[in-house]
Amino acid sequence: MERAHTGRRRNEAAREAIIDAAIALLQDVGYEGFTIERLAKDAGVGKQTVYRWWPSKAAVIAEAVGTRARHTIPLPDTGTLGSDLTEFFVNTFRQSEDPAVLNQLKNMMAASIENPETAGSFKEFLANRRASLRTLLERGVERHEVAEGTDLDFLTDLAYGLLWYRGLIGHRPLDDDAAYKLAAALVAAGECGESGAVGGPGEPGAPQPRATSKD
Amino acid sequence: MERAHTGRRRNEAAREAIIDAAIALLQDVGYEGFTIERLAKDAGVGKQTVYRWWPSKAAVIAEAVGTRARHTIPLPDTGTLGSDLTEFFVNTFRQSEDPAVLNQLKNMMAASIENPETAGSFKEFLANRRASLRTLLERGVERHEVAEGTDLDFLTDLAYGLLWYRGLIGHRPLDDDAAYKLAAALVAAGECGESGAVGGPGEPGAPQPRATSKD
Amino acid sequence: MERAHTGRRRNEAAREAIIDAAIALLQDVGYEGFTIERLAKDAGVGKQTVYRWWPSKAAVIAEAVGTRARHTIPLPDTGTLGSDLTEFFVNTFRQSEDPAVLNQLKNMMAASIENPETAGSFKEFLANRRASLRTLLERGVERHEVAEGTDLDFLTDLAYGLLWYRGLIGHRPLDDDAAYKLAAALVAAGECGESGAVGGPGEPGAPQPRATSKD
Amino acid sequence: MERAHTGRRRNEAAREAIIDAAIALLQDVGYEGFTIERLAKDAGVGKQTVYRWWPSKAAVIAEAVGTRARHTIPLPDTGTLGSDLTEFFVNTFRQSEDPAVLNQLKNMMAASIENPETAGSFKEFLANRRASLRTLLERGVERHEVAEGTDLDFLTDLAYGLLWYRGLIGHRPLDDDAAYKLAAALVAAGECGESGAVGGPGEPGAPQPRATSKD
DNA sequence: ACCTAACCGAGACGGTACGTCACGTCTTTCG
DNA sequence: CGAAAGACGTGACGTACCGTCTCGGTTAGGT
Repeated sequence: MERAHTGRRRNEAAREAIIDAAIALLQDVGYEGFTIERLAKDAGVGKQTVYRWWPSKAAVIAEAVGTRARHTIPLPDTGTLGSDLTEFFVNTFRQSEDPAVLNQLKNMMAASIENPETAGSFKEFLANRRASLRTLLERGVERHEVAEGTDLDFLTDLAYGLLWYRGLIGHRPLDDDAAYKLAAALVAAGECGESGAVGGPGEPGAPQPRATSKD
Repeated sequence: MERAHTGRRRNEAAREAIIDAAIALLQDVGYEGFTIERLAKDAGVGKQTVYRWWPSKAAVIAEAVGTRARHTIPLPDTGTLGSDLTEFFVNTFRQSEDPAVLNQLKNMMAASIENPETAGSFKEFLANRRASLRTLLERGVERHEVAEGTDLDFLTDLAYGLLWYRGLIGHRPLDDDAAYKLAAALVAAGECGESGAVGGPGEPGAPQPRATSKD
Repeated sequence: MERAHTGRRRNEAAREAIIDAAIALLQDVGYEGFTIERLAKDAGVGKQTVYRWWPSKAAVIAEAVGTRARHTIPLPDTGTLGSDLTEFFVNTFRQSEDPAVLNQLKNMMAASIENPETAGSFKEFLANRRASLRTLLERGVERHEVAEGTDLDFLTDLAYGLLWYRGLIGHRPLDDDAAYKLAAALVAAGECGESGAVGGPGEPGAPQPRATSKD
Repeated sequence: MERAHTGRRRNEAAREAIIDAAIALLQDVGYEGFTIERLAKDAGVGKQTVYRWWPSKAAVIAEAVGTRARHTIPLPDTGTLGSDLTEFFVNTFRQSEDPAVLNQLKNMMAASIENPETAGSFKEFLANRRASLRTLLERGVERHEVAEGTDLDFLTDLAYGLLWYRGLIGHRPLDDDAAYKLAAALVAAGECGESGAVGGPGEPGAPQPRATSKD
């Protein structure tokens, strides 16, 4: 029979120091500059202690990202969809304009692209965010501010798509004006309910099976 | 007068071989696995020849990405905004579903995040894409299908936001249905013209200056 | 109190493998062809392990040469200076005629010229050799075969000078005949004791302070 | 003034500039630090111009060394061997104590060891020197100051051996005292004529065919 | 109150890729 | 058409991290 356990237990303080250092390091130097050696030094920890608990730098980052993901945002509840969305987007956008936060988000995205292992936690994190927004929209459906059968996932992706697209590229700001417009666009789309309609035009131009120019 | 130039001229064949190899390599192994040594070997070129002309791997990738950016897409012209957008998005989405293309786009994005040097070319490339879509919307304005004063840039970002958000995360497909819905949403948003309205609701919930929970 | 030492201890086997490989490599390819990369591969060691302990290729060679220097030669003791010297030189010359040994010695000399770091060990090695010969001569002084006050260092340099001059240039062999003559010359010089005399001829030709033609 | 350019004919000025630069460079940085690129820049010449006329760096150095070799030294002629030798050695030693000259000689030796191509010119140069000394000794034979049948080559090597041994190692100076002693030793060896005697002792200790300790 | 096994920090190990330098070859333009 | 300038493919340089492997020291069970 196996012995239950002997010897020293895992040092929780070390684990936390590593995760904290990982979060800070990812924010500072990005995924590329992130090295285990630097991480260990920053955390005041032996390199082996990192490798004892995580198989790769991607795994540490994944857990670090996952830790951030557990934070939740309080949802606004003003009574109308428009106000709820406006408040939600204004808050979200304002946070995303903080360079530290934005950097962190971008680096998490880069990590997720570079390494599928990391991607898991990141997708969870993102799903979390989407669920928050979806809750607001579902409330709108209940209040009949949004047409029954509207594709809420589509609207959610539309909203977070704008956030990420502007955040990643930085060609235009995520200011309050953008938040207002986004809220308005979602409300309009929900009212018309057009995003529940399956078909576009009867004749969508018979899109060719494949085009040569890539994008 | 100064002597114009002496010595052997830059070998254009080598330049092209490097750029071609860079495009292929970025697609294959991503930004992280991209090594100059491998690039040089693939291009059949000395490592020094790469370093002679580009200061870093980011710079090569930037030029490679920029080369891709010069490709243009033929714009649909069916007579109505709805059909134009539908055809445009269906084509675009179908291309983006090709794993090779998608991989390339994701890796370009990762490169752009990791290294600001790369970002320049990539942003140009993206601006190019946005300009195409904007052309369609401007035609809509001319035909009075879109309300005067509508923020076309916002609509463009909304559309490409959806594309990139789904492409990067992969949680939901970029299928024809999504294209139809996106086209419909843009048409609706343009008709109502709500995205031209500066102010949001009269009561935007008085968004707090700053919240503690991040994003 | 300070912690004495942490971390893995230096691998003595690696150290020896490197020194052995260095000796062999210096003999094979000379100082110029000696590369750290080749040394590491020959020793079955990472390049960094070489650089961790030695700052330069000269330093490794210096230690390798120094290792060789610790070998000692058994001195003959036949009872008379003439026989002692003869045996000593015959043995020494025969060894020096072995191409491998000669090559090693020449390359050590080249290394010592190229790099002062290397020179230290090499000079120790040579001093070692000279001390052996000096012992024989000192015995001769005790036996009154060599005049009191004779400059033994001068005689030693004369002997090793011949060895190295012929060895380095190779224009004439270091054969037994040369050994006999060298022994005889030293004995003669010792008997006459002329090398103890401080002054040269009364009229040393009034050597000019400096001549223009070099050497 | 600018170097003239002659068109199709080999530009002798370039050749000289290269050789001059090579001599200076060898003296400055030694054989190891000697690079063709640096040589070309110092000589104000294209790299190809070096390679057009010399196949390797060794060959340039060889020719540079050979150029130095053509210089001849005026031989003393005082009437007696002792004075001749004393003057010769005092002059020679004084020149060799000049650090620039010594450096040059040492680097030439290193070059000769590293590269057989270089060795040829260097040996010629050395043979030249030996011939000078031999002339003095031959005069001694004519004057019956040196025993008939003495091995003059042996004496020559003895003398230059001392010079090079001390010069290369630097453990003891090449001062006037050394010159006096060397002259005296040669005179003594010549008088006794022992270096013409073939045999050493009848029982040279029966030197073993091979000993284990190297050198 | 020991044992003793697992954890800890430190850091050496065999490797891979980095970005630089010089090699010897080649091509281009000027005089 | 020779010589300068300089780009080319190649390969060693010395450095930074990789992920693995000892080290001596520490600490929390089980006996």
